[in-house]
Amino acid sequence: MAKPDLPKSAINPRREEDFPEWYQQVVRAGEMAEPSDVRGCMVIKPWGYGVWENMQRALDVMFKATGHRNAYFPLFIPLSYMQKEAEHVEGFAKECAVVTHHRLELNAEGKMVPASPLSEPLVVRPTSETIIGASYAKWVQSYRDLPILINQWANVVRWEMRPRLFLRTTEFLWQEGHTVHESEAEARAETRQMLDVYETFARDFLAVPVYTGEKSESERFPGAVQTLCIEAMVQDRKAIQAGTSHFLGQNFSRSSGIQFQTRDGQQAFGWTTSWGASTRLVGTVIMMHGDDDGLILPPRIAPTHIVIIPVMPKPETRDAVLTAANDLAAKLRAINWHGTPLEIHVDQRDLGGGIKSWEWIKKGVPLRVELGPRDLESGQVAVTRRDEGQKTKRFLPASEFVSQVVETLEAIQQNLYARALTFRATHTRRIDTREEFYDFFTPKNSAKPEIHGGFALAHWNGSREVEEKVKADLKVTIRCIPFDDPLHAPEAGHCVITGEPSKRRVLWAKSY
RNA sequence: CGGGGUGUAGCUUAGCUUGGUAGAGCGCCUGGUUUGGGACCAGGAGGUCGCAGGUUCAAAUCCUGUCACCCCGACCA
Repeated sequence: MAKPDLPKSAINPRREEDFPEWYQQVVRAGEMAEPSDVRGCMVIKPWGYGVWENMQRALDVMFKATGHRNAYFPLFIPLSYMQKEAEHVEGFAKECAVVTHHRLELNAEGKMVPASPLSEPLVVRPTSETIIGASYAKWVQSYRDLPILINQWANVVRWEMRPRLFLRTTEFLWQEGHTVHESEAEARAETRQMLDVYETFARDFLAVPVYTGEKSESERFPGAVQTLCIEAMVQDRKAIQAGTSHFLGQNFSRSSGIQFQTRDGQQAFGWTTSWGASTRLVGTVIMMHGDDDGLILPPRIAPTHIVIIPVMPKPETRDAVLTAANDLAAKLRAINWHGTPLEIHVDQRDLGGGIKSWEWIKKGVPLRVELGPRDLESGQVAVTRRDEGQKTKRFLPASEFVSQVVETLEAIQQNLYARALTFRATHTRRIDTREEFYDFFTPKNSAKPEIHGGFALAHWNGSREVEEKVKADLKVTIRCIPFDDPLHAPEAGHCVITGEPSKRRVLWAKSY
């Protein structure tokens, strides 16, 4: 671009200017996904799907390591199954897609119309507790059949009003674990264990620090006894739920008839759990780490770790540069990182170096390496880290780069996590007065709200009324009641809204 | 589903008030010069102006209806 007013950042608008628009532009510029012709549904493009695949792989390993196996259950759920659990069906009724016919026929006007009504409508699964419960009821006879520890990778449909790429789409991809246990304690332990898996995954792979805790009753999964969650703060300081784990008690086993004979010969209902994480994680990563030049992918989930850009200014050096680039790629691919070979891409396209660089910047590739004729002579490469500023190119000997590349990737991963943790700490506040609470969550410019607020740790009297009032006034909700840990130990105080006694602080925020 | 807004090329849009052959930038294609952080020159392709109807000699422009999308509310991983 020859314009004198050339933007300094690759993404317009910048985050501070208009965060939602920035997000959409990043998704697009990074070729992660695009809206489809089907309202509310998205096309996940190869780069975005590659990120999801890496998330899947990592989570799958963790699920297997905790004794789970994968299976697959039907997309369609008979309406009568959904109705078995009263709270459950009530919670999901408004967002169910319903299949009522099974055949198309030409009508008199030559248009295809649904022809054969189903005897019983089928609901496209918004989640699978009921259909999986029906199978489990058949599989479980004795305590010897327990526990059942199964996960499925699937798509689900929730007919949402407001779609946002990756964050809230009508159809989305996820995994849902469904387990049955002999005892309440075992099921509760499972619920907590899987939440810990999500927390570890978020930290180690996504470089996302999360709050862990329990949902208040009003935010609980429909039909659950207890819902645990991980909540992250993204760069507009809103909270995003990145994973949930539910203790379902015996609610679903009663409604599905999951019964077994106990060790002492009694009939008992199983104790079930379910837990899930979705493609929303992709959106979380984008909003967590991206900057005004686009995506920044944590190395551990980046589809490509390193892109090598051969610089070929002259035809006579072209072959030598290409050969050197591919040799370097081969050396790097021979390196294993966390059990798999490094993913290296040599961008040989006949395009200007700047164009190529910017493309990979916007896609968030952790490391870019430029290799040109001058480097061949000096044995150097030019390396740029995506998590550092625009112009932080370093020249270093190729052999040194190769020998240190693993450390460098680890450093990027750590840096992203540390940065996110600092950001969250900066915008998390313990608040003890109603005035400060309202001030914290009220933008200065109500016409075009600036990025404001964050996480508030404040006391709560435990009532649903207070939650509803705060939500009505400020659009702020309790994201979680943090677990007991050294940082968030129970602490007596007074409800920030009513002044009534409170045993602990809870986490408040605006949320996605 | 309520309230507001917008539909013109792949994207961003001008033109609409005052009807008269649909323009630009970016992107794309071809050739050449280029290539170490968003290059340049020349040529080229691409638009039923969301859709349907109406008014008119004539509609992107005026009228009616309709659909889609966006923003705000109620719901959500």
